[in-house]
Amino acid sequence: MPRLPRRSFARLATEVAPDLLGHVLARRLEDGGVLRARIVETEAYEQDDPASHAYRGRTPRVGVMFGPPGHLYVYFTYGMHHCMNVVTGPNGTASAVLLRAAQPLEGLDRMSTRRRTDRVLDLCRGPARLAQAFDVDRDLDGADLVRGSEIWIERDPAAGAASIRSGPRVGIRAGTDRPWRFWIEGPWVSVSPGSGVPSPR
DNA sequence: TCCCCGATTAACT
DNA sequence: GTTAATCGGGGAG
Repeated sequence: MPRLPRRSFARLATEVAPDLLGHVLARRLEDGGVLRARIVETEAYEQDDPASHAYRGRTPRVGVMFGPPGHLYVYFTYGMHHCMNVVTGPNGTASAVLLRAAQPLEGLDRMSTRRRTDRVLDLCRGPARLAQAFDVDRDLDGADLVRGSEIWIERDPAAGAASIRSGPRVGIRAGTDRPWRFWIEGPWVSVSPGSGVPSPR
């Protein structure tokens, strides 16, 4: 399966986020093993977005967000979790798409080991769970999804067939008025899978 | 330097 | 429904 090209990411995060749904996140482990999972939930974080890590300008942590599109932005939070984003928009702007959930397709045994659970539903349901299942930490901050060999996104011709829902983003304080969470309804998405309405904090 | 808190999760009651 | 875990980022002083 061919990868998504650079131009797929060189657009507004609000456009890239829904378009990533249905495509396949792939990971090559150091020992040669491969992981694959279908992206089913994303969130867009734009340049002038009070919910974005880059809202207050360029800092060492968010440097990758200001770089060229198609790279991975990984952040560490709550003292224990990593989450991964796809950098979007032209070089010099800071926008990205948070990968929040995916349907495991290949390498489930490896994911289970990292996640310390055999429950397939819990392998990639949530941004930190997805990152842990895919062995993604800050070592992969800045990884090139288009030309790199560690992690990439494969195009699935069937993507786009499913109906896409949208609603408020999860776990943010500011910018809650922007319906920039996108998902494909099903058991693989985080937060209230049935209603699609994130519970308030 | 100090201090608060987070794009979360798991394990409680 | 509630809360502990756990620590780096970054604004305030």
